[in-house]
Amino acid sequence: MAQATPRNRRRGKQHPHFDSSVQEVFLQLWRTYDRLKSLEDELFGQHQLSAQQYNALRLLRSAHPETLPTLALGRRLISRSPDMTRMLDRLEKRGLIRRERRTENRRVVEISITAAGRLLLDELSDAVSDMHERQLGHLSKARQRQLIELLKEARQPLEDETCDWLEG
Amino acid sequence: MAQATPRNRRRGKQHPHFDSSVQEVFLQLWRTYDRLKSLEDELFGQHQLSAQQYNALRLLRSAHPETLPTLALGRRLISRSPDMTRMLDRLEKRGLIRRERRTENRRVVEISITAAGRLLLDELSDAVSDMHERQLGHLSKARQRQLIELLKEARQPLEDETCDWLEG
DNA sequence: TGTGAACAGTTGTTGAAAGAACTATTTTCC
DNA sequence: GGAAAATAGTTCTTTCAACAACTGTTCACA
Repeated sequence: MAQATPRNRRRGKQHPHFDSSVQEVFLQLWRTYDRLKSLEDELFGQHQLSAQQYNALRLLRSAHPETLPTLALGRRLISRSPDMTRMLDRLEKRGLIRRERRTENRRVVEISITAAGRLLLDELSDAVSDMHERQLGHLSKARQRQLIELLKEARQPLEDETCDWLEG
Repeated sequence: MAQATPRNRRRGKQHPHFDSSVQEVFLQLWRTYDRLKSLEDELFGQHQLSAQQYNALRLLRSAHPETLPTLALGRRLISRSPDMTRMLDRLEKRGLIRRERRTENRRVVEISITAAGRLLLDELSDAVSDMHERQLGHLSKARQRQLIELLKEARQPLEDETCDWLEG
Protein backbone atom coordinates (compact mmCIF):
# COMPACT_ATOMS: atom_id res chain seq x y z
CA MET A 1 0.00 0.00 0.00
CA ALA A 2 0.94 3.66 -0.14
CA GLN A 3 2.71 3.07 -3.39
CA ALA A 4 5.85 5.16 -3.55
CA THR A 5 5.24 7.16 -6.67
CA PRO A 6 8.54 8.81 -7.47
CA ARG A 7 8.50 12.57 -7.82
CA ASN A 8 5.27 13.13 -5.96
CA ARG A 9 6.87 16.19 -4.51
CA ARG A 10 3.88 18.48 -4.15
CA ARG A 11 6.03 21.26 -5.53
CA GLY A 12 5.34 23.76 -8.24
CA LYS A 13 1.97 24.66 -6.85
CA GLN A 14 1.74 27.13 -4.02
CA HIS A 15 5.17 26.48 -2.52
CA PRO A 16 7.92 26.64 -5.07
CA HIS A 17 10.79 26.06 -2.65
CA PHE A 18 9.17 23.65 -0.24
CA ASP A 19 7.75 20.17 -0.12
CA SER A 20 4.62 21.46 1.60
CA SER A 21 3.22 24.43 3.42
CA VAL A 22 3.96 22.85 6.78
CA GLN A 23 7.57 22.52 5.77
CA GLU A 24 7.72 26.21 5.04
CA VAL A 25 6.41 26.99 8.50
CA PHE A 26 8.97 24.73 10.08
CA LEU A 27 11.86 26.14 8.08
CA GLN A 28 10.80 29.70 8.86
CA LEU A 29 10.58 28.77 12.51
CA TRP A 30 13.99 27.13 12.40
CA ARG A 31 15.54 30.09 10.65
CA THR A 32 14.04 32.63 13.01
CA TYR A 33 15.13 30.61 16.01
CA ASP A 34 18.60 30.30 14.55
CA ARG A 35 18.95 34.05 13.96
CA LEU A 36 17.69 35.00 17.42
CA LYS A 37 19.79 32.31 19.01
CA SER A 38 22.92 33.64 17.40
CA LEU A 39 22.58 36.77 19.53
CA GLU A 40 22.21 34.66 22.64
CA ASP A 41 25.26 32.61 21.75
CA GLU A 42 27.25 35.75 21.12
CA LEU A 43 26.44 37.25 24.48
CA PHE A 44 26.57 34.15 26.65
CA GLY A 45 29.60 32.82 24.84
CA GLN A 46 31.57 35.80 26.11
CA HIS A 47 30.99 34.39 29.57
CA GLN A 48 31.54 30.74 28.70
CA LEU A 49 27.86 29.98 29.09
CA SER A 50 25.43 28.27 26.76
CA ALA A 51 21.87 29.54 26.46
CA GLN A 52 20.79 26.34 28.17
CA GLN A 53 23.13 26.97 31.09
CA TYR A 54 21.91 30.54 31.41
CA ASN A 55 18.36 29.29 31.59
CA ALA A 56 19.27 26.76 34.23
CA LEU A 57 20.79 29.52 36.33
CA ARG A 58 17.78 31.73 35.72
CA LEU A 59 15.43 29.00 36.91
CA LEU A 60 17.57 28.32 39.95
CA ARG A 61 17.57 31.99 40.81
CA SER A 62 13.82 32.16 40.59
CA ALA A 63 13.63 29.17 42.94
CA HIS A 64 16.20 30.59 45.32
CA PRO A 65 16.55 30.13 48.27
CA GLU A 66 14.73 26.87 47.59
CA THR A 67 16.55 24.06 45.80
CA LEU A 68 15.53 21.94 42.82
CA PRO A 69 16.19 18.26 42.23
CA THR A 70 18.23 17.61 39.10
CA LEU A 71 15.41 16.07 37.12
CA ALA A 72 12.90 18.74 38.11
CA LEU A 73 15.30 21.34 36.81
CA GLY A 74 15.73 19.32 33.64
CA ARG A 75 11.99 19.22 33.10
CA ARG A 76 11.76 22.99 33.33
CA LEU A 77 14.48 23.59 30.77
CA ILE A 78 13.39 24.52 27.30
CA SER A 79 15.00 21.72 25.39
CA ARG A 80 15.38 18.37 27.09
CA SER A 81 18.95 17.75 28.06
CA PRO A 82 19.91 14.11 28.51
CA ASP A 83 23.19 15.36 29.86
CA MET A 84 22.14 17.16 33.04
CA THR A 85 24.93 15.60 35.02
CA ARG A 86 27.75 16.97 33.00
CA MET A 87 26.17 20.33 32.45
CA LEU A 88 25.83 20.67 36.21
CA ASP A 89 29.38 19.40 36.62
CA ARG A 90 30.58 22.35 34.59
CA LEU A 91 28.51 24.88 36.52
CA GLU A 92 29.57 23.38 39.83
CA LYS A 93 33.23 23.42 38.89
CA ARG A 94 32.89 27.16 38.32
CA GLY A 95 31.20 27.61 41.67
CA LEU A 96 27.93 28.86 40.17
CA ILE A 97 25.75 26.12 41.64
CA ARG A 98 25.84 23.79 44.63
CA ARG A 99 24.82 20.13 44.83
CA GLU A 100 23.77 18.32 47.96
CA ARG A 101 22.27 14.97 48.88
CA ARG A 102 19.82 15.05 51.73
CA THR A 103 19.39 12.23 54.20
CA GLU A 104 15.63 11.97 53.75
CA ASN A 105 16.03 10.69 50.22
CA ARG A 106 19.54 9.91 49.25
CA ARG A 107 18.65 9.34 45.59
CA VAL A 108 17.88 12.94 44.73
CA VAL A 109 20.50 15.60 44.26
CA GLU A 110 19.26 19.04 45.21
CA ILE A 111 20.62 21.92 43.18
CA SER A 112 20.83 25.53 44.23
CA ILE A 113 22.43 28.64 42.83
CA THR A 114 25.35 30.11 44.76
CA ALA A 115 26.04 33.74 45.55
CA ALA A 116 28.59 33.71 42.75
CA GLY A 117 25.93 32.44 40.37
CA ARG A 118 23.54 35.19 41.36
CA LEU A 119 26.28 37.75 41.01
CA LEU A 120 27.01 36.54 37.50
CA LEU A 121 23.34 36.87 36.56
CA ASP A 122 23.23 40.37 37.99
CA GLU A 123 26.32 41.34 36.03
CA LEU A 124 24.71 39.99 32.87
CA SER A 125 21.39 41.67 33.48
CA ASP A 126 21.91 44.85 31.48
CA ALA A 127 23.55 43.08 28.56
CA VAL A 128 20.68 40.62 28.47
CA SER A 129 18.19 43.47 28.30
CA ASP A 130 20.12 45.03 25.44
CA MET A 131 20.17 41.71 23.64
CA HIS A 132 16.41 41.32 24.05
CA GLU A 133 15.97 44.74 22.57
CA ARG A 134 18.09 43.82 19.57
CA GLN A 135 16.31 40.48 19.21
CA LEU A 136 12.73 41.67 19.10
CA GLY A 137 12.59 45.28 20.11
CA HIS A 138 11.17 46.16 16.71
CA LEU A 139 8.02 44.10 17.33
CA SER A 140 5.17 45.81 19.11
CA LYS A 141 3.88 44.22 22.27
CA ALA A 142 0.73 43.27 20.41
CA ARG A 143 2.67 41.49 17.69
CA GLN A 144 4.76 39.75 20.31
CA ARG A 145 1.64 38.53 22.06
CA GLN A 146 0.19 37.37 18.76
CA LEU A 147 3.36 35.44 17.98
CA ILE A 148 3.40 33.80 21.39
CA GLU A 149 -0.18 32.65 20.97
CA LEU A 150 0.50 31.18 17.54
CA LEU A 151 3.58 29.39 18.80
CA LYS A 152 1.69 27.89 21.70
CA GLU A 153 -1.06 26.80 19.36
CA ALA A 154 1.49 25.32 16.99
CA ARG A 155 3.15 23.04 19.48
CA GLN A 156 0.15 22.32 21.64
CA PRO A 157 -0.49 18.74 20.44
CA LEU A 158 3.19 17.95 20.85
CA GLU A 159 3.52 19.32 24.35
CA ASP A 160 4.46 16.73 26.87
CA GLU A 161 2.17 16.99 29.86
CA THR A 162 4.94 15.89 32.19
CA CYS A 163 6.91 18.95 31.20
CA ASP A 164 6.07 21.84 33.48
CA TRP A 165 8.52 24.28 31.95
CA LEU A 166 5.93 27.07 31.93
CA GLU A 167 2.74 28.27 33.53
CA GLY A 168 0.83 25.05 32.97
CA MET B 1 28.50 53.53 35.23
CA ALA B 2 25.35 51.49 34.79
CA GLN B 3 25.48 50.61 38.42
CA ALA B 4 24.61 46.94 38.89
CA THR B 5 21.65 47.22 41.15
CA PRO B 6 21.05 43.72 42.42
CA ARG B 7 17.57 42.31 41.89
CA ASN B 8 16.57 44.68 39.12
CA ARG B 9 14.91 41.73 37.48
CA ARG B 10 11.93 43.32 35.83
CA ARG B 11 9.85 40.45 37.11
CA GLY B 12 6.68 40.43 39.10
CA LYS B 13 4.90 42.75 36.71
CA GLN B 14 3.43 41.37 33.51
CA HIS B 15 5.79 38.42 33.12
CA PRO B 16 6.05 36.34 36.24
CA HIS B 17 8.38 33.69 34.82
CA PHE B 18 10.49 35.81 32.53
CA ASP B 19 12.99 38.62 32.63
CA SER B 20 11.10 40.49 29.94
CA SER B 21 8.41 40.08 27.34
CA VAL B 22 10.99 39.56 24.60
CA GLN B 23 12.45 36.72 26.58
CA GLU B 24 9.08 35.04 26.70
CA VAL B 25 8.80 35.26 22.92
CA PHE B 26 12.23 33.77 22.51
CA LEU B 27 11.62 30.95 24.95
CA GLN B 28 8.28 30.13 23.33
CA LEU B 29 9.99 30.13 19.96
CA TRP B 30 12.77 27.92 21.25
CA ARG B 31 10.33 25.50 22.85
CA THR B 32 8.14 25.27 19.77
CA TYR B 33 11.15 24.73 17.56
CA ASP B 34 12.41 22.07 19.93
CA ARG B 35 9.11 20.18 19.96
CA LEU B 36 8.70 20.26 16.18
CA LYS B 37 12.33 19.37 15.68
CA SER B 38 11.98 16.30 17.84
CA LEU B 39 9.68 14.82 15.19
CA GLU B 40 12.22 15.59 12.50
CA ASP B 41 14.99 13.98 14.51
CA GLU B 42 12.88 10.92 15.12
CA LEU B 43 12.15 10.39 11.44
CA PHE B 44 15.49 11.33 9.95
CA GLY B 45 17.38 9.58 12.72
CA GLN B 46 15.93 6.28 11.53
CA HIS B 47 17.84 6.86 8.31
CA GLN B 48 21.02 8.17 9.91
CA LEU B 49 20.31 11.68 8.68
CA SER B 50 20.19 14.96 10.53
CA ALA B 51 17.57 17.56 9.63
CA GLN B 52 20.40 19.68 8.27
CA GLN B 53 21.58 16.85 6.02
CA TYR B 54 18.06 16.24 4.79
CA ASN B 55 17.78 19.88 3.87
CA ALA B 56 21.06 19.79 2.03
CA LEU B 57 19.83 16.85 -0.01
CA ARG B 58 16.53 18.60 -0.64
CA LEU B 59 18.30 21.68 -1.92
CA LEU B 60 20.57 19.61 -4.11
CA ARG B 61 17.59 17.81 -5.55
CA SER B 62 15.88 21.05 -6.39
CA ALA B 63 19.05 22.18 -8.17
CA HIS B 64 19.50 18.88 -9.99
CA PRO B 65 20.85 18.29 -12.60
CA GLU B 66 22.77 21.47 -11.88
CA THR B 67 25.47 21.47 -9.22
CA LEU B 68 26.12 23.81 -6.31
CA PRO B 69 29.44 25.03 -4.93
CA THR B 70 29.98 24.04 -1.31
CA LEU B 71 29.65 27.53 0.10
CA ALA B 72 26.59 28.36 -1.98
CA LEU B 73 24.93 25.28 -0.55
CA GLY B 74 26.01 26.35 2.92
CA ARG B 75 24.44 29.78 2.45
CA ARG B 76 21.13 28.22 1.52
CA LEU B 77 21.00 26.00 4.57
CA ILE B 78 18.78 27.13 7.40
CA SER B 79 21.36 27.28 10.13
CA ARG B 80 24.88 28.24 9.20
CA SER B 81 27.16 25.25 9.34
CA PRO B 82 30.85 25.98 9.78
CA ASP B 83 31.44 22.31 9.16
CA MET B 84 30.30 21.84 5.58
CA THR B 85 33.32 19.79 4.70
CA ARG B 86 32.72 17.03 7.18
CA MET B 87 28.99 16.98 6.69
CA LEU B 88 29.55 16.49 2.98
CA ASP B 89 32.18 13.88 3.78
CA ARG B 90 29.52 11.80 5.49
CA LEU B 91 27.03 12.17 2.67
CA GLU B 92 29.66 11.37 0.09
CA LYS B 93 30.85 8.29 1.95
CA ARG B 94 27.29 6.97 1.75
CA GLY B 95 27.11 7.71 -1.94
CA LEU B 96 24.31 10.26 -1.62
CA ILE B 97 26.23 13.16 -3.14
CA ARG B 98 29.13 13.66 -5.53
CA ARG B 99 31.97 16.17 -5.39
CA GLU B 100 33.99 17.41 -8.31
CA ARG B 101 36.55 20.08 -9.01
CA ARG B 102 36.32 21.72 -12.40
CA THR B 103 39.28 22.96 -14.36
CA GLU B 104 37.89 26.47 -14.92
CA ASN B 105 38.19 27.28 -11.21
CA ARG B 106 40.02 24.72 -9.22
CA ARG B 107 39.14 26.35 -5.91
CA VAL B 108 35.46 25.55 -5.92
CA VAL B 109 34.05 22.11 -5.24
CA GLU B 110 30.81 21.48 -7.06
CA ILE B 111 28.28 19.30 -5.25
CA SER B 112 25.49 17.30 -6.81
CA ILE B 113 23.01 14.72 -5.59
CA THR B 114 23.43 11.18 -6.89
CA ALA B 115 20.74 8.80 -8.08
CA ALA B 116 21.04 7.05 -4.72
CA GLY B 117 20.43 10.34 -2.97
CA ARG B 118 17.35 11.05 -5.02
CA LEU B 119 16.10 7.54 -4.38
CA LEU B 120 16.50 8.03 -0.64
CA LEU B 121 14.47 11.26 -0.79
CA ASP B 122 11.76 9.53 -2.76
CA GLU B 123 11.61 6.71 -0.24
CA LEU B 124 11.31 9.24 2.56
CA SER B 125 8.68 11.31 0.82
CA ASP B 126 5.56 9.74 2.31
CA ALA B 127 6.98 9.58 5.81
CA VAL B 128 7.96 13.23 5.53
CA SER B 129 4.42 14.16 4.55
CA ASP B 130 3.06 12.24 7.52
CA MET B 131 5.48 14.01 9.80
CA HIS B 132 4.44 17.39 8.47
CA GLU B 133 0.86 16.48 9.19
CA ARG B 134 1.71 15.55 12.75
CA GLN B 135 3.82 18.68 13.17
CA LEU B 136 1.31 21.30 12.12
CA GLY B 137 -1.63 19.60 10.51
CA HIS B 138 -3.89 21.03 13.19
CA LEU B 139 -3.17 24.62 12.10
CA SER B 140 -5.32 26.03 9.36
CA LYS B 141 -3.59 27.36 6.27
CA ALA B 142 -4.53 30.85 7.34
CA ARG B 143 -2.94 30.42 10.75
CA GLN B 144 0.15 28.93 9.12
CA ARG B 145 0.46 31.91 6.83
CA GLN B 146 0.00 34.27 9.77
CA LEU B 147 2.73 32.49 11.70
CA ILE B 148 5.10 32.62 8.75
CA GLU B 149 4.58 36.35 8.38
CA LEU B 150 5.21 36.99 12.06
CA LEU B 151 8.34 34.88 12.00
CA LYS B 152 9.68 36.74 8.99
CA GLU B 153 8.91 40.03 10.66
CA ALA B 154 10.58 38.87 13.86
CA ARG B 155 13.91 38.04 12.31
CA GLN B 156 13.93 40.63 9.56
CA PRO B 157 16.49 43.00 11.13
CA LEU B 158 18.77 40.08 11.88
CA GLU B 159 18.63 38.60 8.43
CA ASP B 160 21.93 38.56 6.70
CA GLU B 161 21.58 39.92 3.19
CA THR B 162 24.32 37.62 1.92
CA CYS B 163 22.16 34.68 2.88
CA ASP B 164 19.91 33.68 0.01
CA TRP B 165 18.35 30.71 1.71
CA LEU B 166 14.89 31.69 0.55
CA GLU B 167 12.96 33.61 -2.06
CA GLY B 168 14.71 36.90 -1.51
C1' DT C 1 55.27 39.53 -13.98
C1' DG C 2 55.07 38.86 -9.47
C1' DT C 3 53.44 40.07 -4.85
C1' DG C 4 49.82 40.70 -1.73
C1' DA C 5 44.93 40.28 -1.06
C1' DA C 6 40.79 37.74 -1.61
C1' DC C 7 38.54 33.45 -2.13
C1' DA C 8 37.11 28.35 -1.46
C1' DG C 9 37.67 24.65 1.20
C1' DT C 10 40.09 21.60 4.50
C1' DT C 11 42.17 20.01 8.81
C1' DG C 12 43.04 19.79 13.77
C1' DT C 13 41.57 20.33 18.30
C1' DT C 14 38.59 20.89 21.79
C1' DG C 15 34.15 20.77 23.86
C1' DA C 16 29.64 19.55 24.05
C1' DA C 17 25.21 16.52 22.64
C1' DA C 18 22.78 11.63 22.13
C1' DG C 19 21.69 7.40 23.60
C1' DA C 20 22.28 3.34 26.01
C1' DA C 21 23.85 0.84 29.85
C1' DC C 22 24.88 1.07 34.64
C1' DT C 23 24.77 2.08 40.04
C1' DA C 24 22.52 3.28 44.04
C1' DT C 25 18.35 4.14 46.71
C1' DT C 26 13.55 3.83 47.81
C1' DT C 27 8.77 1.94 47.23
C1' DT C 28 5.47 -1.59 46.47
C1' DC C 29 3.19 -5.40 47.62
C1' DC C 30 2.59 -10.25 48.28
C1' DG D 1 10.41 -8.59 55.45
C1' DG D 2 12.32 -9.43 51.02
C1' DA D 3 12.18 -9.75 45.85
C1' DA D 4 10.74 -6.92 42.05
C1' DA D 5 9.80 -2.58 40.20
C1' DA D 6 10.33 2.21 40.10
C1' DT D 7 13.11 6.32 40.81
C1' DA D 8 17.26 9.49 40.49
C1' DG D 9 21.46 10.17 38.73
C1' DT D 10 25.87 8.80 36.67
C1' DT D 11 29.09 6.91 33.32
C1' DC D 12 30.64 5.24 28.74
C1' DT D 13 31.12 5.65 23.98
C1' DT D 14 30.31 7.55 19.70
C1' DT D 15 29.13 11.27 17.16
C1' DC D 16 28.65 16.04 16.15
C1' DA D 17 29.42 21.13 16.34
C1' DA D 18 32.56 25.45 17.01
C1' DC D 19 36.59 27.90 16.35
C1' DA D 20 40.81 28.76 14.56
C1' DA D 21 44.65 27.91 11.81
C1' DC D 22 46.06 26.21 7.45
C1' DT D 23 46.54 24.94 2.12
C1' DG D 24 45.78 25.79 -2.41
C1' DT D 25 43.93 28.84 -6.21
C1' DT D 26 42.73 33.01 -8.48
C1' DC D 27 42.57 38.05 -8.93
C1' DA D 28 44.17 42.94 -8.78
C1' DC D 29 47.39 45.96 -9.93
C1' DA D 30 51.65 48.21 -9.61
